[in-house]
Amino acid sequence: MVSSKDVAKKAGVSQTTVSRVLNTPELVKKPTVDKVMRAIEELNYIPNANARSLVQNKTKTIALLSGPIHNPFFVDTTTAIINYANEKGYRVHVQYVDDERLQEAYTSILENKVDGVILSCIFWEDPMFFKLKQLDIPFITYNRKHKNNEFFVEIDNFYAGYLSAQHLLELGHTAISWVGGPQNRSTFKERYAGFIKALEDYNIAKNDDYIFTVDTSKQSIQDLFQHITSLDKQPTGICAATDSIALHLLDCFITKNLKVPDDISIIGIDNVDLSKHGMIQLTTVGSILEENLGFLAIKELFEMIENKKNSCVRITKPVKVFNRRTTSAPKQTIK
Amino acid sequence: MVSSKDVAKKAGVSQTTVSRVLNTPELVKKPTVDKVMRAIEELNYIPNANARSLVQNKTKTIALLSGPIHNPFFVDTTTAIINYANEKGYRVHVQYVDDERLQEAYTSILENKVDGVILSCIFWEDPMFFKLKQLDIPFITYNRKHKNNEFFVEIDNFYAGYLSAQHLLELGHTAISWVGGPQNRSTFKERYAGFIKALEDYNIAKNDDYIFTVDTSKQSIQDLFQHITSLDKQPTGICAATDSIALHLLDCFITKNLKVPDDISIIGIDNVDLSKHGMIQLTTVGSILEENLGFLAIKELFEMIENKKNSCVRITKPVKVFNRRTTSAPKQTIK
DNA sequence: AATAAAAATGGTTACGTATTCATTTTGTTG
DNA sequence: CAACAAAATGAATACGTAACCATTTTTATT
Repeated sequence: MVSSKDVAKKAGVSQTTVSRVLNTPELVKKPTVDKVMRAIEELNYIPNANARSLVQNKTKTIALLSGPIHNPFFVDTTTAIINYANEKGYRVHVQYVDDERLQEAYTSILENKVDGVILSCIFWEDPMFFKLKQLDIPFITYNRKHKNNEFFVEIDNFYAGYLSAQHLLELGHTAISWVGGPQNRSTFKERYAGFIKALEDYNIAKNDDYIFTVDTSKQSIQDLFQHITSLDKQPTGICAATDSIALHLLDCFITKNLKVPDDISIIGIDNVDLSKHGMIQLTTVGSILEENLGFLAIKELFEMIENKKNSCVRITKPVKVFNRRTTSAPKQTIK
Repeated sequence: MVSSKDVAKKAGVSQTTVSRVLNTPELVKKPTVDKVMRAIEELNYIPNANARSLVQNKTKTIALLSGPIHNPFFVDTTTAIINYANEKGYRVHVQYVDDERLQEAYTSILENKVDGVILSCIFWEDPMFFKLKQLDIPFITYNRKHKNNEFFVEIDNFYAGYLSAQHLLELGHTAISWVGGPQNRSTFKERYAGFIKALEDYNIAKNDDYIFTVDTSKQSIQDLFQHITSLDKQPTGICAATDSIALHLLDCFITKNLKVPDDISIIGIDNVDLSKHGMIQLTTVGSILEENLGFLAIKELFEMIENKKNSCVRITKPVKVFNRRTTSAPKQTIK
């Protein structure tokens, strides 16, 4: 590998000067710059970012631990995050984490000495939260948050769950199902709590036969679909904890020639881009503002990285219902 | 920052021994291992991957330069690629490249001394191809290929374009539009050529008023939609060069209350996962096999990285039509 | 022309690790 | 218990860069 020393020798200058030509050329005389640049060209020299990181103790890299992009929410956020970071001249280590490989992902970001971490995969109780804090690594969570209630950007999950249920309740549904995910994630936990609160406010008894938990995989949602359609008394409406779940369910119902919303109403949460598609038109709950959570989060992260801002970030965005075409009043005749 | 030297001091051993405990513990006596591990715990020591990379001259990192994931094709491939690499113990630098930032992305991967590169963003004539070859960095392109016809995994783009046109021709369409992208990408170039060949074979005169090029952005597709619907004599069918384009067009038509396929037929190419969704059911052309291109490519890349395989990879997958619900015979009465 | 100030360049070192080679310790065998 | 092999450990070095401090060269000022 050709190093800056090789360039120095070729150009007849010191390695220090080569370094200066690349980093602070204004401190080097024009002819010297030219000489060095010529040597760089001839030798096809490429600086080694690892070596630079070692001495500078910064990597110009951030780590993104995202949920899987078969969930369109993470498609929207990933794009926003990477583009913003790249504009700032940073590279992004992306990992789409599932639960099994979470620990490896955590280890990897610690060993690679990234300048900042942005993650959506944090659990309600997650030791990594304290690790990052202790090591003084700038970080922020988006979508989910840690129970410590610090360094996060989220939507108002409780109210989103509430609005989701309320929407169906106001349409006249009483047999309403909840399809959520594991409660060790703040999103599922709080959205569910909001859903339950709405039922209470409307004096609808909570029916445990209608409360479901999936692991958010396509398979588990298909299994659930089988179960729901085999029930004696089926729900007339489904509150899905995420658009991703809602979209999968939608696919199941439609594929089995059931009509949405005629046979069943479905409402999601997140208002992902895909839900707006003319062929989909998913009714959902999402942030009032256009900017997605990933974008808000990465901006905050860079505040912390570049401006050493350390006032704690706690952002919760208000939400509203986006009324589209997958919900309606229930059929009069309930089987 | 706490280093292995600090651990060594604390444990009362040499730095060499600390290194051995972490990398080849079988060469170290049990009590020594324990001593060192205890020191590591107490000091919260985390190895520095950059320093390791520097001395070992490998980074356990690959770079993925992907097309943007607002194109669902790259959602499917990105997931496959990252998961496979992570399983192999590699990290992935992901960049979703647009044309402006391509050069920065290239620079970044060269300076960071990644162990391999997988990219979909290469141009038909792209100097980076030779740069990577010259530097002896293992690399592979998927989706697109370079004109040198080496190190790629693709679908049979020419035949895909051909089948796409043939599908509409066989349905009886004669006023068929092509919506493609810039010709400096092998995919657009060859799919278009196939499309043209089909027209010839069916003795349909090529009509330049029906041949369109977009930059694949949502905006440019909306603009094109405006143009198409304002034509005196509108096409009855559209061959979109990618599913991504097809899906955007679909959105435009549906949103304006036009019926697909009753008012217009649309066929894509790529057979992305989303096209199978019950609410979408996009007719498209895609690989006969289930495995996506990203997965095939990353497997090949690891062959090159780990087994020093250097026989040149040239993979072209056969394609077929996936006949779904966005195409039909044209209406009898053509405006 | 003398002097001071500023600009340009170079020598040396540190970053944190793995590796190479040398040395010490332990274990084995007769 | 000697002799030797094997196992365990350590000292020194290299990786490629930026930064610090020292030195030389140039420019400006009188």
